[in-house]
Amino acid sequence: MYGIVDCDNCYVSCERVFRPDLKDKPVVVLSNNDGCVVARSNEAKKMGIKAGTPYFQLAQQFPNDKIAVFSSNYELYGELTGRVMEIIKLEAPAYFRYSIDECFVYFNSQFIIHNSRLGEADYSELKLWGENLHKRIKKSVGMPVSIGLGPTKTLAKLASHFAKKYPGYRHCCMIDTEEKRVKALKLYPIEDVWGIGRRYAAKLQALGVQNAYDFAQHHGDWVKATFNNIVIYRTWQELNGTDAVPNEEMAKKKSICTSRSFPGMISDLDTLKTHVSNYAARCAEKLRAQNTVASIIGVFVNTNFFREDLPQYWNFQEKRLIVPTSSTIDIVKAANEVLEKVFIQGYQYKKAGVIVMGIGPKSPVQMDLFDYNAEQFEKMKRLDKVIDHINKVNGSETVVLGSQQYTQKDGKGKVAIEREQSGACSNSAEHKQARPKVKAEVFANAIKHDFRSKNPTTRWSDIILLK
DNA sequence: TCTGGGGTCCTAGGACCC
DNA sequence: TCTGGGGTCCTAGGACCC
Repeated sequence: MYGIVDCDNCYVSCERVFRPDLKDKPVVVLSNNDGCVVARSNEAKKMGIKAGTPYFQLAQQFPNDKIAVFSSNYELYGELTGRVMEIIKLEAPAYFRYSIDECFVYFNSQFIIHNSRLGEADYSELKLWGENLHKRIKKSVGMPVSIGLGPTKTLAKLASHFAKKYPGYRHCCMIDTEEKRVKALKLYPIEDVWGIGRRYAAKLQALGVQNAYDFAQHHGDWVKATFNNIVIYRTWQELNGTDAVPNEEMAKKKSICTSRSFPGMISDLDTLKTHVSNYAARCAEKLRAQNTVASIIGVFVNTNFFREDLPQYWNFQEKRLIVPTSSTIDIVKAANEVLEKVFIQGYQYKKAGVIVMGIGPKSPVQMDLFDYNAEQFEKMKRLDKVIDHINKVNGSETVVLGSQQYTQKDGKGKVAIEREQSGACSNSAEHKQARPKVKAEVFANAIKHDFRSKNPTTRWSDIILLK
């Protein structure tokens, strides 16, 4: 049996942990730069607010006192969902974190028998396990979760939707009999099935498939012939109760991307370099956090595709490194080199990003035979470690390279800034203040200050080598 | 004026090798 | 006239997920 534990309206629920007064009120959370809606409370959904609605449209449609709007605060969401995962870890025999707000749980028959009163496989005890898990997480983190249980991951996902929809399930729905499976499939629209996206749903509907049951009833050969696609065939198998989606044990990412849209548009290379340096530094941190190194550093830039009146440009290029690295300095340097190649003067850029690929384990690292300075290598490694520690304790971007001089504050959403200025409670500020401040911040600021007037990258490495 | 960010997997076809 | 067969690696594109 599989379980899926899914945080209800995750980002909204995180905000509500610090704002209990917003319970039962319409709440939405916006994307970066307050671009569009990424999370909605049930009340907001009922008002007809769709995911992805641009904020300016929302503001026109609903006055501010009708709906609570938050800029996103990913640090907070990461922290709270991390606590949810810690509890799952304690309660479940095996688990896999599937996304920021979802976690698969695997049960073997031993676990089920061990937890049953009768000393034999008894699924009703599993249902109780789910209900208790919900209570426990709600009580200690304040996060409401829904739990779906089923013989395959796809059926567990399906069950979790029913757990959310009908309070009678007490936040945990289980598909454990053929009768329940058929009933659930018949009630389930095909476009909501896990693994069936917009494209496939449209094709299936054109072929007369309205719900999951219609799809499952088709013959496997028909599915193969119609789609010639192993992924959708697995989904079909799973709906019919056959475990087919491989378990994802590997938690390490195969590529890492950091990208942002800019609040305005950027046309000069230097400003672009500042942003790209930041994204590159973030990628390096992510690499180090999972103990890996990368050998390919890619950079993309694009103009604003919504501005049909302006000339459009998009490009992506990459650089291959001889020695894979997770060093901030190396990756920032490579990213800036690639940026020079993709950048063309005369366009107004709206977005840029850094993607690192060719990811492998940190050691043993293949050394460049001709260009290897062991002493410097060790120094860089120690430096990155210190930076990660400082940034972890003080919030990210306390210490930055000279070339990445913008800070999180500059990029903070308009809504968050307005809220702070008006003196309204801002949980993002509170959250950060709750962290211990260390002297390192002073050190970091001093370094940042020192760089302002000089060539940042060169100066930074000078300092490392002196220390 | 305003339109997110970060991933995965699969497949077909070409380059290249012996 | 007629032009092997088998393998690997890489890339681009298309689909999906949250």
